[in-house]
Amino acid sequence: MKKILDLISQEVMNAFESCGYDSGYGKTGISNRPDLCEYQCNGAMAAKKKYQKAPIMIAREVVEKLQGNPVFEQAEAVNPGFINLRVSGAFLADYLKKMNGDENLSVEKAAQPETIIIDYGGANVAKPLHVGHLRSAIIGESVKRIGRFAGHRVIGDVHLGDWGLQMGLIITEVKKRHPELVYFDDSYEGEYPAEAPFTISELEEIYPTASAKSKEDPSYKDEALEATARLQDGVRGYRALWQHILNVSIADLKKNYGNLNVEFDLWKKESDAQPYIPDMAEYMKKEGYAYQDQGALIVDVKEETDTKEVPPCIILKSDGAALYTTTDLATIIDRMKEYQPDEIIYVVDKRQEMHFTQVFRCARKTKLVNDDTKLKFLGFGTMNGKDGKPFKTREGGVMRLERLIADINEQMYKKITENHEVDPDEARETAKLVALSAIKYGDLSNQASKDYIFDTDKFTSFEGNTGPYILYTIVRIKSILNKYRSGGGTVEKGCMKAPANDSEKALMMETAKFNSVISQAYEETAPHKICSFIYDLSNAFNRFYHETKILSHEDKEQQKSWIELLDLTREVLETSIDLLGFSAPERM
RNA sequence: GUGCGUUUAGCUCAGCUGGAUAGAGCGUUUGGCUACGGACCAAAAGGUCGGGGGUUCGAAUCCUCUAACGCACGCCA
Repeated sequence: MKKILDLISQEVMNAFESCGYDSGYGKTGISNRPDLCEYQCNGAMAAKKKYQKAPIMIAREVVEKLQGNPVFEQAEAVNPGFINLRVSGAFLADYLKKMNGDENLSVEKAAQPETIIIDYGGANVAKPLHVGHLRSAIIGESVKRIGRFAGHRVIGDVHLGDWGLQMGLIITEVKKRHPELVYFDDSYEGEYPAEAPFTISELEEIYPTASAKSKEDPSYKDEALEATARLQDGVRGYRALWQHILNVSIADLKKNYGNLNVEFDLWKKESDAQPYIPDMAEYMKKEGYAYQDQGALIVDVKEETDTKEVPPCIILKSDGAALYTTTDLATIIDRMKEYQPDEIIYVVDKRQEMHFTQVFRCARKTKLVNDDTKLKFLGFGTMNGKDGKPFKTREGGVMRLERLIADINEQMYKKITENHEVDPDEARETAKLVALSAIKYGDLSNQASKDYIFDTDKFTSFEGNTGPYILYTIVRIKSILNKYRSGGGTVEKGCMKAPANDSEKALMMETAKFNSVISQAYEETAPHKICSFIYDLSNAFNRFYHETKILSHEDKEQQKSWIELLDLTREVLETSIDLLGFSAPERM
């Protein structure tokens, strides 16, 4: 259904038009002076030049036309030419009733659904998830849910990194430790064991050890490079070992992402793009896009309008091996073939912007994508600690995601058990939900592209602009509704009445913003807009709640109306947090 | 060096296509507990929107210069 601002604008536009002015001047927005009015139109001032008339005169004429309009309770012209509006309670109540009856809570599904792939920028196998992976998971998940809610077909791809030097390093280290394993016997022709020769925790120790060794010892690094090449060449034993690494890692990653309430539709890997690489390189050469330069195969992606040098894309290194760029391009080929996406969104660290500029340009130039395929770089900033530097453990090491989540769960559990006498099991479950809201809201309430400070104390607080505060508000509403039901009342739709007081009207106006906020969040891939909306909505509710005794009210019709408003508010809040990727408990 | 980004209250951040007196939270100060859940509500103090110039009836927002900080710049991912 239509946005409430569009409905209001339409009335004002009609008034402009019937006064002989261009209707475009009637565009109306939310007032930035709530003490003076609810909605405002500034078109009269903009129209001044065109009509050579004092804005206040124009505003007065328009306001004259609006008198008696059932949408407005008040319309007035104010110097130098503002048109100040208040909507009628009946109009508002009517809008909310329709919204409550709408299956999608007033949000219109896209008329032409698009296929959108979200690339989460590649956690590496065999390395534990750390805080650096948190943002792409959280932001990507939310963008995915918002896209789906807006009616699109959104496919999330974890896009694991399993094809670089890190695999060679691990294989080399395993070989050093267990040279007797059959994987290293080139003459072996039998089946390889089904059981992996390492556990996830061993694997997580092997990689950093190998990485450190290769930095100190050039011959070790050479071995690792060779192992990488052998793996990519398809040596059986190496492939078998690689498969074990994958299996062990993926099981662990699924568990960790699951704890974050993050799911992927595709578990594709860099190696899945490997089969496309030889043909791609051949194609680029044949079509004249790619040429040899200093031994490497490159494609120029400079453009005349560039204000700075954009280096060429390296398709193949001088030793013939593939790079990050190569697999990203080959992955695009795979995706175009398998899913024909209208858009691919890369949710990755913003420091990779140059890399993606090159990849996007190269993909367009070499026609790997259609002219109208959108390639979007959604770069996010660094998650910093309270000191403003990249987030670390107290000891200064890299913070593992698992530990971060466990710490915050524990903190929440303490808070909950301190405040209430609760069943420990229930408290554990509740703590998980609240902790997740703290982490996700803390991240998403900031603009994705900016660095932000991960302040555990702030995020886990139940006061202020936090996830737990939002959950608390929802739980509070649920509690009232439950009490109403257990007193014999039924929550019904279609009984909403015009607001009885200012705080109720404010709550209604806030609720009515929902569809506009969602479409804006979708268009701008900006989950933080949903955060600020539900924060405002929670505040509006709490104020109303504080001033209005609902369950003890004698007028049952009025009570029904309020209950419906509460239920709608709850519905809007719960739908919104679902789009952010977390949910509310029944009690907390 | 070149390019990109950031700079708004003591701290952490909003600010929609330019609009009236630039908004929140935390912290500070003050008031409200017979609780439909006080994990709340109400109020006060606190800002030359990094600085200069320009466009405009009107600028945190657009243009330009400049400063500080961060980041990225061919065979890592």
